[in-house]
Amino acid sequence: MAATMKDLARETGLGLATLSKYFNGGTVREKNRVLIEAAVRKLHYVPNEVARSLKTQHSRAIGVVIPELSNTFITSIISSMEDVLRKHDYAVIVCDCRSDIRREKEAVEFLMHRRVDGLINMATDTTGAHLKTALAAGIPVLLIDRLIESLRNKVSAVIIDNAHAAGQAVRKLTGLGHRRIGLVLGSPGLYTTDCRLNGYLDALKEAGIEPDDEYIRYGNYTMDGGYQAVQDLLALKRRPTALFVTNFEMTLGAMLALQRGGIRIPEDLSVIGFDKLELFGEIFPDLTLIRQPQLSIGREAANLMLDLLGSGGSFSHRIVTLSTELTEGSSVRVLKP
Amino acid sequence: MAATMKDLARETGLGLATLSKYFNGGTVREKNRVLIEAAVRKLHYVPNEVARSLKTQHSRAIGVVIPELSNTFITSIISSMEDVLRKHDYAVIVCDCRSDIRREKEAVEFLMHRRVDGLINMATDTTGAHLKTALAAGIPVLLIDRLIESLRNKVSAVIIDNAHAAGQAVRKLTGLGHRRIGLVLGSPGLYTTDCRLNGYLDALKEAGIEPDDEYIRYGNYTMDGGYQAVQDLLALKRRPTALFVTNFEMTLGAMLALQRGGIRIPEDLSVIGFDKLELFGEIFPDLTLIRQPQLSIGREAANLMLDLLGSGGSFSHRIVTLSTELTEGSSVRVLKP
DNA sequence: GATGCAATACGAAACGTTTCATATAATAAG
DNA sequence: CTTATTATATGAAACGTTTCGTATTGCATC
Repeated sequence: MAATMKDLARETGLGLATLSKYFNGGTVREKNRVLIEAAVRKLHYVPNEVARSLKTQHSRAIGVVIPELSNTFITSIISSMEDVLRKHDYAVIVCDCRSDIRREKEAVEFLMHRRVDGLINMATDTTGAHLKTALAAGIPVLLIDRLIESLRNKVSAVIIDNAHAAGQAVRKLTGLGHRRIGLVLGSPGLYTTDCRLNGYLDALKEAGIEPDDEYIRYGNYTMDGGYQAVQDLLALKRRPTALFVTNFEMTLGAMLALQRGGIRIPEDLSVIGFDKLELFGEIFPDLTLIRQPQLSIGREAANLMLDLLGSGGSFSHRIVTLSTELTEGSSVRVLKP
Repeated sequence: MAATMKDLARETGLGLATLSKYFNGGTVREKNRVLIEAAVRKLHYVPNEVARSLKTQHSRAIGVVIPELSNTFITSIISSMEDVLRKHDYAVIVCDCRSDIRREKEAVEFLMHRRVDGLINMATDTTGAHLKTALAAGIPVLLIDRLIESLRNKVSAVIIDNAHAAGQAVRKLTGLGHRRIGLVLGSPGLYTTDCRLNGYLDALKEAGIEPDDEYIRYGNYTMDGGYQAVQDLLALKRRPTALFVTNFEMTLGAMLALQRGGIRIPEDLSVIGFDKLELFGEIFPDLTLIRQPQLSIGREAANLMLDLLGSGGSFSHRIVTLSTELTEGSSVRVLKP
């Protein structure tokens, strides 16, 4: 059905090699250029990327394995990543493993069969076992958001400085006199959760505050989780005077819980949220936030991957750490003791 | 680097055809089976899907072109779709065109170069012009969520009965005596927006109510948009007594606006929301909802696509209309006149 | 141990490109 | 008008599979 280069050759009387050269940006004689272009139009020729891949041994496809597709942080990363990669003619094959270790491994195998040129992974399996085949095949592997310590010198990564981010927020609060600071984390065991907890603990220690487990809650990075975590915090006999929530969905849930509880911000409770709440200018105009550069994460990851691919297999691994930003709102107040 | 079937042939002393048969589920002599499996393990053989694609003329890849990746309705569809397709060994190549007609067309071209076996599209270009090449190539094209009338007999589709969904909600409200019903729609011109508006208007007419433009607002299917739309509705001199919001993000925004405004539900205002709010059991336990079967949409789309692919090119097009469900909560009350 | 018949194995030719090494055409110089 | 020089064109082989049609094997039967 579809026309091939052979058809073009017959139509134009040119050799296959000439056509190939033309399509790959080489110079051909003017009259041949015209000839080729006419034939392409006439036969509706479309280059066959599959054949090209076989010959060149590059699929121009990148596999992306993520834990969940229904998380705005993840999708905004993927979106900016895909944008950059497709502009460079790379296809993005997305595999959602639903935070399941077995599925994650299957996804990697699947992608290896398809001979992806590179692998980008927001890892579920913290041991990194699922990446073995990809590493053995010698393709670049790039972790995002979550580092796997044991793979430090085998892979590249784009992450944010989680401990510093949490520290920023908590120091802000301690600096204003807060000593009972509620923390809403993701799921225990996740890289980001642990790092952010450490940042929190360090900042408390700096301020000479003894941490209290009661104030540390896990909200599973979901809106519902954040809502419940905050409800629990509000139910404590000694309520926290400030609150730091560590992702977007949970911040939303937290705000709903606070509104429903009739808690005034910052009069009754100081709040620092997380991620692109600032987009909802109308809704939470004055929320103090820690912002991750999600678009940059995606772009950085894509560009780093392109670098690795361009280096002809002789790549050295890099860990890119992006920094977060504290956006001042008016959801935090000085605490008079 | 990577081992090929030729290497296996050398290692085992068998012919290529025998190996191919083995890998495609054919029967081989027991001793050969053992031989092959040993060789596969020894050489770390991984089948090359690219070569297979070239030979079989099937890429086992499906292109998915969507307007936005950062919309929970879309991602939950994609997620369930990808799940089904990957189980059948199809790769999903996702292209986010950011609701841009030009990008959408580029995405389709891109996918055609990669010789995807099928195309799934939540269309931005309402004329369908971007699908021309795909249709010309004779691959199955499947629209989701949004129909393109002019392509009715050229493509398949999985949609919901939008007019009926809106009608369900509005009839519920008129049945209880409401006559001033606020409607929060997506963006004007979108298929779903128009259909839902029609459903609303029809239901009003049935109830003998004259529609009032003041009560019809456009929230762009975003949380912020929903928030603002509701704020506007609340600012009216004659406030609506009931509210119907037509997607998940806007419902969230609406609820925030209502909470902030101190509006009690259903005492001050009856509300019907949209989509999987029921997941947030803790947060909005009693919200009456119109639910789209998003998981089914993804699954149906995937299965329909698999059908079309399996039919060896002789497919007939089908439009699958899934129905929505009204989940009763207690956010709607009888209006005493 | 020959004979026949399944069952299984095989060799070679594709699929649509790219890429050599070589050949030809165009241009410049003598 | 040759010859040297460069620019462009070419044929054939390869990439790693699948798929024919045919060849071989194993086994049961005589």
